[in-house]
Amino acid sequence: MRNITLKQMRYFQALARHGHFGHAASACAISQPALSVQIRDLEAELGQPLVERGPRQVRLTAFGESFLARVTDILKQVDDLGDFARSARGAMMQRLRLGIIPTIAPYLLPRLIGHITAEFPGLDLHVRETLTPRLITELIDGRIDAALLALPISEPSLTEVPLFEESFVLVRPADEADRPIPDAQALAEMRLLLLEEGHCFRDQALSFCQTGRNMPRDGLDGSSLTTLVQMVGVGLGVTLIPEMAVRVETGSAPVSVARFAEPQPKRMIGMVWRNSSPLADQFYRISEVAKDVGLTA
Amino acid sequence: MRNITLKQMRYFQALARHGHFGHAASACAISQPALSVQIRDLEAELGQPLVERGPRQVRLTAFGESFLARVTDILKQVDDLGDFARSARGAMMQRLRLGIIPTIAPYLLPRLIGHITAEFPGLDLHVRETLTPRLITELIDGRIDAALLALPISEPSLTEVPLFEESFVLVRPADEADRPIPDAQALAEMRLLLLEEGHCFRDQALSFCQTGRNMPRDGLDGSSLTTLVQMVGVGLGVTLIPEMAVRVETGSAPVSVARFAEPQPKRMIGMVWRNSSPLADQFYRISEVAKDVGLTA
DNA sequence: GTTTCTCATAAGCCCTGATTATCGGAGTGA
DNA sequence: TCACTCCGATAATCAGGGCTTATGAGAAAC
Repeated sequence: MRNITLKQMRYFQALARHGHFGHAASACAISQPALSVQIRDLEAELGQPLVERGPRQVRLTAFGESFLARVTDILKQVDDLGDFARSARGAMMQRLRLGIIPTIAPYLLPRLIGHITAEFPGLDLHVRETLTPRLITELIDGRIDAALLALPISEPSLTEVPLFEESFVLVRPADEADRPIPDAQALAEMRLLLLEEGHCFRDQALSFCQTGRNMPRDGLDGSSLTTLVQMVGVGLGVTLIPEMAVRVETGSAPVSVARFAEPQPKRMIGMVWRNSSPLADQFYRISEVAKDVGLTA
Repeated sequence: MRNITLKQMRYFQALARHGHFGHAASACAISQPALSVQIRDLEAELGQPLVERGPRQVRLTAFGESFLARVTDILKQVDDLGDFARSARGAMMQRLRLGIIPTIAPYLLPRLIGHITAEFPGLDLHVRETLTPRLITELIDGRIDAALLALPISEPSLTEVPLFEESFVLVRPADEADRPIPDAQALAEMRLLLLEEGHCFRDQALSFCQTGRNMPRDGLDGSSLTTLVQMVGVGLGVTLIPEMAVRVETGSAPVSVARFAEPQPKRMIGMVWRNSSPLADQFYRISEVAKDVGLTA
């Protein structure tokens, strides 16, 4: 008692259409006995005849009629699978769940979205903005497909592609614009406002100041670069922000921007995804798009 | 490039459910390589990966997700086919297209319908009332499934089952009730009203009178037994009607009924169907029902 | 009676799809 | 760093399902 097969359904459909075993068989490009046997087996499986074998013609039984209706429906859906796969292959990536860290998202995303959807029309794009550790976890767990963040990640199961380097700039109160640009040493002694724990950008800024990550600091922590810049604007201290944030963040507060001398503090922006992701090719295309957007900022 | 098989769909469904090749394989009661190969072939057929093979778990791709939805739907319908066949097997006959000649239909059908639907609950019963030759044609063409008519038919492709014999009775004007009952010879010389050409009952009546079928007659032809009886009632002649029609037809006209001496004119009522009909068993049951109804008339 | 048409059956062959065995790669723990 | 483990892929092999051709059987047609 084996299961009904698609082959049997197709043969039966042909038989119903032609009303003749021989014709149906040649329509299926098989011999007549092959079709006869399959129909017989199908009827045995169903426990009742599908066709009435008359001497002059083959006619469907009432059961055969209703069975045919169902079979036709099923076969149509099965054939649709092929078309479905074919169309999906064209678009390939249907859904992209992209993670981005908060110190990139507001500055890169607005333009990036336009370019990505131009490159992948019809793409269902989901953006997840959170801190690097969580992005990594979600990436590994398969809850997101790729992420834009600061390299390196050094996670062996993830592929990382560097996109572009980005300098950090010093943000000071506007009335300090004339002062000389501090070096790392001098910066360490200033009142440096930083993002709260967890942001990779905080660590990167701290490492520039050659200050241990866990050293006690008397600075204030902000939850976003916007907050930090506004705090600078009211004279609470100075801060560092990435180059790409300058245009957005420094227009609405009395602050001045100063670039460091070499060696500048910087970070490498990159894209990561699972090594095992079958969408790697598409991710490379997206990384190119993101690189262009980042470089023309 | 062979077609997608149900087997592949089932394996894929199991793989999606378990997220693990080995577990899915044992759930399908096959070995892991067998499942791996089928999934690989399926992906090749579709032109894109269905699952992302990670080191720690197997995850569906976005395409795999939507493919799974379709596959699940199809498999459900396929499995329903089995249930469908099983339930259909219980009822067996779902539709009965029954042909009946006009000289039987009005007298047998009213009670017969009740008995048949009692025997086959839920049966979709269609009745076709027309002359024997057309019934035979429609039967052979498969437009009806069985017929109740007067035997013999002598059509080799049809199975005929005799149900019961039925005598013909003489219908005379009521004021002739006292006259002696004519024999066949005397009847031939009376003004005999008959059904129009094509009714087998006409031929049977004529053969009783030992009159050639094509012999010119000066009698009148009616299109139904009712018409004939009414014509007798107004003195236009005499007629023959089958026993089963007496109760229905003779109440509304001033006529008398007389039974012939042996050998009585009679006809054999029977049921016929195609030799090749798979419903033969059911037809035998129906013929028993019809016989009971006819005999208890 | 003979021929023809059509579906069922039989015998044989091939290929699909199964099996077991093994490999390779990645994570894991001493 | 080096076994050790887990998991999926691959290879070699085997069995059975499904195809083929050949033939049979029954009914219709001439």
